Amino acid sequence: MIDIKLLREEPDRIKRGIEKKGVQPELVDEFLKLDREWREITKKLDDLRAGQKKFSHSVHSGQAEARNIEAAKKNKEDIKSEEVKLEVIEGRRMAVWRKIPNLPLPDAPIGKSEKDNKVLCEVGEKSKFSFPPKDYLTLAESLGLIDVERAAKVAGSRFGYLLGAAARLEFALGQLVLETLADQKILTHIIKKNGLTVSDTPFIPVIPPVLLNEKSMSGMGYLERGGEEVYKIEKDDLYLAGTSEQALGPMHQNEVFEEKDLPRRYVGFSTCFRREAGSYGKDTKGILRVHQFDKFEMFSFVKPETSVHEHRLLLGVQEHLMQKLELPYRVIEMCTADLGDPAAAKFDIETWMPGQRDGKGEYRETHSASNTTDYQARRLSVKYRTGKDIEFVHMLNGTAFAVGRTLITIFENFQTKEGKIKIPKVLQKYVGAKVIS
RNA sequence: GGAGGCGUGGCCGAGUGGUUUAAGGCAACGGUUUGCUAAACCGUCGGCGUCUAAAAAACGCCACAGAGGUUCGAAUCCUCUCGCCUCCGCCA
Repeated sequence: MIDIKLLREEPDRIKRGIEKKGVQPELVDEFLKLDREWREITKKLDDLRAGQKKFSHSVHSGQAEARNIEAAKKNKEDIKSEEVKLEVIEGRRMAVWRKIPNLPLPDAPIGKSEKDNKVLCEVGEKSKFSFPPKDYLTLAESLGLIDVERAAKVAGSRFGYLLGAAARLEFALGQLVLETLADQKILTHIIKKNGLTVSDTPFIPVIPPVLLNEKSMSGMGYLERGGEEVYKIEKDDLYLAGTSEQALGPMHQNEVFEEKDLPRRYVGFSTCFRREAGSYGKDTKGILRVHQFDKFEMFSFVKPETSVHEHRLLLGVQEHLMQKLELPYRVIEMCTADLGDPAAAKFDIETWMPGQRDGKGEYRETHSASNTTDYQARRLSVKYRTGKDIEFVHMLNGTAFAVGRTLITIFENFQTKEGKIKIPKVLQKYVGAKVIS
């Protein structure tokens, strides 16, 4: 949610902001109208209640007369009818309020579609091969690493089995992430390298629930738009997590951090479930786009003034991990149109997949990092004590590894002429092998 | 799944229909005092509205897990829901 003070005092600024995201600015006027009505009724109701209270005190002190009780009863009915009115307006006001997306940060490139996203840098040489590189699925199937056909038999399309070294690699990636994010030396290095001024507080590993209630899901802003993407278990009124972010954010809902406890950083591991409702024709083969995959996800609760640097830290960690794996990638800064409701700024990492497009290769998204500023925090009421005051924290999230897609990039970039796959150096000790053959 | 118990502010904790208008304590923050620290003392310390250019102050309303209900008046009584704890059953 957007700060109501800003909405009331600087509606034009909000309008300009949400317009950049491609959202109708009239939403703000609609809200302000409802807000005025809401305030009017609130005032009326407060006055009625004050009268009732005063009267009941006079009963207690013995000053009331019998006939006045009748008047009080009447007053009570007035209160009730105002309460009903208020409830209606409040519901509408809240619904509109929640629909207003977060404002983009001033630095976010303005754009109309994903075409306007900005490539910030390309890192690492695109892999060169003396032979036509295969796509990951061909490689993986011939090596017995991925089985989508049997998965289709068991669960349907867009599922897969990870087998043998592929399964081992998943745990290897996990080890790499956990060791990296627990290591203050590495964090300090990343902070220095990127010229940041955030603390080197390690990330706390966490395995969150993957079934979430409605409050958590909507608090993170995943139901207003894009609700189609989410699996729901009707019988128990629970949702399947699409990313551990959805479980990590609400973890601290209705809580107040002490200032000294910030930043609070987590690295979550969870299975992610997505309906892929709108993507019928897209990426139908293999495991690039599936209903279920595992992901390591960074999540930070920080003081507002540090969130821009925290965002850079998350990106820095992502780049560090990719460089450790020696994978070629590029960093994209998302333009305003491509931010989504909760994000004020967002970076994606796209990794080079040389086997795609019949061996011509292409960059595909493997990571994403968003700064949602106080938008989710306000919805979930996650605050911190500044000393004198209580303020909303800023919340950020970023992929450490989406396992399936990372495996794809490893398979394609590290393939050999013989159709084997070399294991990235940093992972060899965890897998206990240098090559998959 | 069955039986019972519990749910009060950042935390602890009092309160079983009307000076509770949520006591008291801890933590935090500001100040006074002070070689420094500590202690002591004073103040601040949930949300919203009215007023205001804005803030402060003042005033009012709301908030005792949530939603309803009874009453002139509810943290307190009633109903339902949720969560947690204990015991039994089942179970990786």
